[in-house]
Amino acid sequence: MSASDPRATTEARPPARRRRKDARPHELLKAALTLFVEKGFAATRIEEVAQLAGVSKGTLYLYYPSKEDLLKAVIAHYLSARIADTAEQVRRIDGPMAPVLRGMLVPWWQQIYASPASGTFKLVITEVRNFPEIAEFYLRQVIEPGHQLIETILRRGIASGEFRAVNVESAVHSLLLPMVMLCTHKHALGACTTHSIDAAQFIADHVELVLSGLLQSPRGRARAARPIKSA
Amino acid sequence: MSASDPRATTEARPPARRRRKDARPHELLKAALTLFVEKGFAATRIEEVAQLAGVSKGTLYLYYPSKEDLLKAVIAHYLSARIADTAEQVRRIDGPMAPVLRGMLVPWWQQIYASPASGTFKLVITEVRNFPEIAEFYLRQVIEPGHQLIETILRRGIASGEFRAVNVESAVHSLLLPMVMLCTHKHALGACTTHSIDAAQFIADHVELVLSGLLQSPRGRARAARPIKSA
Amino acid sequence: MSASDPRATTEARPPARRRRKDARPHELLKAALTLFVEKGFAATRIEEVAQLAGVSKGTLYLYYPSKEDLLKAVIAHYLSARIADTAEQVRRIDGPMAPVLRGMLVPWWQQIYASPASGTFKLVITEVRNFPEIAEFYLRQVIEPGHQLIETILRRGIASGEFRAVNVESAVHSLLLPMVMLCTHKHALGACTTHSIDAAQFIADHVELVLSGLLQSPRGRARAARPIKSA
Amino acid sequence: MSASDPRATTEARPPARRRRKDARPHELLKAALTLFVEKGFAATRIEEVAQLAGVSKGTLYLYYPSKEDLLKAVIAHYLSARIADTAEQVRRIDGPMAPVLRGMLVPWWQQIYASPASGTFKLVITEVRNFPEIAEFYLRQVIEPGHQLIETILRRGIASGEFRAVNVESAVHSLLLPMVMLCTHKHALGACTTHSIDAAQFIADHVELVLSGLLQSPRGRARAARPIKSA
DNA sequence: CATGAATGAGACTTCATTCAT
DNA sequence: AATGAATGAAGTCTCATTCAT
Repeated sequence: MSASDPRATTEARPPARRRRKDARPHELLKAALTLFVEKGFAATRIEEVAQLAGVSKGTLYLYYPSKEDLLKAVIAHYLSARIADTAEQVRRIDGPMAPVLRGMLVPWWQQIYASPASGTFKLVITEVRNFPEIAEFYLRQVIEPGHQLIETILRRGIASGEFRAVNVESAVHSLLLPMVMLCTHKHALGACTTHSIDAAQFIADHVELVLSGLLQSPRGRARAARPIKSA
Repeated sequence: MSASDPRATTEARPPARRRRKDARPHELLKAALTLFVEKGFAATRIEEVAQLAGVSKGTLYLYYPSKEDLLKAVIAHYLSARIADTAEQVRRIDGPMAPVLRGMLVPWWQQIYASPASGTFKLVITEVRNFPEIAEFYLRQVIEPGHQLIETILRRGIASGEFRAVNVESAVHSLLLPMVMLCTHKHALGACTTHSIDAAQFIADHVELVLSGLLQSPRGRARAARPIKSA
Repeated sequence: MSASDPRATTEARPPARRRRKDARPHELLKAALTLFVEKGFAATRIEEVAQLAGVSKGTLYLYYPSKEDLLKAVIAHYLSARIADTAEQVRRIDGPMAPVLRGMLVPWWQQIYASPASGTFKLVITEVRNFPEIAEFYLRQVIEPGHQLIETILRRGIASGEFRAVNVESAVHSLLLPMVMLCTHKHALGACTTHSIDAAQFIADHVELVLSGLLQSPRGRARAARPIKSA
Repeated sequence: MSASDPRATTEARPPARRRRKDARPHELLKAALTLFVEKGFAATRIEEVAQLAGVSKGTLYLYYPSKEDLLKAVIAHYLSARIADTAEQVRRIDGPMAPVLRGMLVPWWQQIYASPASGTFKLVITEVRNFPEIAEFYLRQVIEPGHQLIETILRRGIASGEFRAVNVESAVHSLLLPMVMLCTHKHALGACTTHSIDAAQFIADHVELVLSGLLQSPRGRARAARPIKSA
C-alpha cells in the first residue's frame, strides 16, 4: 500500500501490530513444516520452530497451545483440499483420457514435488503411528480424493475402450505410489546424497510408461490370459 | 542339537545362559527395529527396547554403547546384502527378461513386504536426515545394488529387442519406487487404518503393467515419436 | 452523592470513566483478595485477577507495579485498623465485663466471619513465610490491638473480682484463636466440604463457655436461660 | 550393626543400595513436608525438595511420579491414623472425664505441637482449595476421628452429671480449634516473629479454662491447686 | 489511560547413560 | 554378565512483566 494509495486516508489502516498478528500463524506453520519434515516431530525443539519463524518461544504458545497442536495445524493447513477442485475439472472433460493424464497428472505432481507441501508426505509417514488422529484426516483429505480422481479417469478410459481392462485399484497405485515416494525421497535420502532423481523427467516418463501399458495396442495382445488374482 | 543327540544327556549341557547370550544381540535388534519403525528413533525409549527384548536397560548397554549405535546396528543388520547375491544369479540367466521380472522381482518383493525387514525403509526415511551416516550405508547396501540389478535386466531386454528403448533410469524407478512406498505404507498409515492395500496382488499387477509398457508390441506402436525430455 | 442531591441533574455528570477509575483500585483489591485467598498467591495468575476485576492485565500494572505489591496492598487494605476504634470504645465503658464480651465480642466476630475480610487470616497464614514483611504489618495492625482489647477487658474483670485470676495471656488466646481458626476454616476446608460449622452459633457458644470458666462461681449463674440452638 | 553382631554372618545383609532405597521415601516425605509447610506447594521447587533430601531431581521422580503425587503422599503419610487408637483407649476408661481431658488431651496436643506433623494443619489449610481430593482424606483421617473422640468424652461427662449440658458440637470446637490454630500459627506467623506463644502452657491453660466452664459448679473445685506459670 | 501481543526466565518432567552391587 | 537405582542435561510449557499502539 503506497502513500499515494487513496484508500490510505479513507480506510482505517490496521495497526502494524495487528498485521503482524495475522501473518504469524502462517509463518509459524511454515517454520514448523520445514523442521518437522527435516528432523521429525520428536527431534524438533519448539524453540527452533519459534526461532525460524522469528519469534520467541512464548509467542508460539500464544497461537498453538502445545507442540502436538502445532503438528496437527501444520498437517491440516498443508492438506487443504485442492484435490477436490481438480477432480471436478476432470469430470467436465470429454474425449480420450491419455491426454488428461499427460496434461494434468504430470504438471500437477511436478508442482507438488516442487512445493513445500511435498514434505507433508514424509511428515505423515513419520508421525501417523504416534498420532493416529492424523490418519483419519489424511485419508479423508488426500488419499480418498486423490484415488477417486485417478480411478475416475481410468474407469472412463476402460469404458471407452481406450484402456485395457486392468485391475483399476492396482493401476491407481501404480500411478500414485511412485509420486508419493518421490516426494518422500526428496526430504529423506534425497536431501543427504547427490544421488538424486530428476523428478520432473521421471514423472513424465513414468506416466508415459504406465500409459504404454494401459493403452490398447493396435493389435490385440495375448496378455489378456493372465489371471487377475495371483498366488 | 536334535533330541537324538547322545551328547545331550552325557555331556554337560551348554548352559542355557550361554545360548540366551548368543541370541541376545539379535533379540535386541529385533526389538529395536520394531519400536524404531513404529514410533521413530527419538520417540522410542531405550528402556522400551530392553523390555521388549526381555532384558534390563543396563544389559542393552553391554551390547550397544549408545542409542545411536543401536540404530546403526539395526540398519546394518537388516540391510545385509542379499541383493548382491540376487544380482549374481541374474547375470547367469539367459534368454528373455520378462519372465525374469515376473518370476523373480515379484516373489522377491512379496517376501520383503511380508518380512520385518520391510520396516527398514520407513526407518531410513525417518532417520537419514538426523543421522546422515546412514545415507552412505543405505546407498551402498541397498539402492545401488538394487538399481544395478533392475538396470541390468532392462538393458539386456532393450539390447535384445525384447523391450522398447525407454529411459532406463526412469523405468528402474517406475519398478522400484512403488515397492518401497508399499513397504513404507505398511508401517505408517497402513498400520492405522483399515484402508489397506492388497500388497501381493498389487506387486504382481504393477510388474505386469510396467511390462506391458516395456515390451515391444507385436506391431510397431506410434508412440515412439514421444520426445524423451519432457517440458 | 444522594438521590436528592440537586447537582446530580444540573451539573455535568462526572464522566462514567472517572467514577470507574476511582473504583478501580478497590475492585482490583477485591478480586485479588478473592483469588489469593482461594488459590494462594503463587498459584494465582495476575491475568485471573485482572479478568475478575474486569480489566486487562496491563491496566492492573498501572495501579500496582508488581504482583507482590498487589499482595501487600490487599493485606494493607483489608487490615485497616477498625480494631483501635473498638478498643477506644471499650475503654469508655464501665461496669461488669461479661456483658461487654457477650455484647461486643460476639457480634464483632460474627461480622468479621461473614465479611470478605475473613479471608485475610488465611491469606496471612499462607504467605507470611514467603513475605516476612507482612508479619510486622499484621502484628502491628491486628494482633497487638486485638490482644490489647481482650486483655484490657479481662484484666478489668479480674481486678473487679468479676473474673477468676486466670492466666490472662492464655485466656486471650482461648478467646481469639478459635475465632481466627473459624475464619481460616471458612476459606479452606469449609469451602470444600459440606462438613461445615455453624459459625454464628459457635461464636456465641464459645464466648459463653469461656465466660463460664472465667466467672467466679459461687452462686447460681443466670446463664441457664440461654437457648441451645443445636441438636 | 557392629562387626561383632552375630546376625551379620547368619542373616543376609541387605545391600547398602537396598537399604538406601527403603529409607528414601521417608526422607523425601520429610523434606517435602518441611518445604511445603514453609513455602507452600506452588512456591516450592521440586529440586529444593530433592536437595534437602540429599538426592537429585530425577531420583525424586523415581519415587513419586509428579509434584502433586508427592503432596498427596506427604499428607497421607503424616495423617496416619493414630487418632483412632487414642479413641479406643478412651472408650476403655471409666470414671470422671475431667482427668481424661487433663491427662490425655493436654499431652497429646503438646506432642503434636512439638512434632513435624504439626505442619500438616497449615499444609492442608493452604492446599485444600487447589487439591480438593485432600479434603475427603483429611476429613476422614483427622477431623472425624478427632471430633468423635472429644465428643464421646463430653457426652459421657454430661450423661454422668459431671459436665453441664452444653452444646456438645460447639464445645468440641472450643477445645480443638485453638489447638489447630496454635499448630498453624507455629508454622506461619510464629516462624517470623518473636511474638511467640508458649504453647505447652497455653494448651494446659486452655483445657483448664474450658473445663471450668464445663464442670458443674456447686462446690469448691480442685482447680485452685494448679500453679499458674504466667509470663 | 487502556490494551494485549510479545518476551524469556524458570519450573516440571523425561530419559539416555553410568555404575555400585 | 546382569541389574536397576541414580543422575542431570535438555525439553515442554507457564506466566510475570514490558511496551508499542
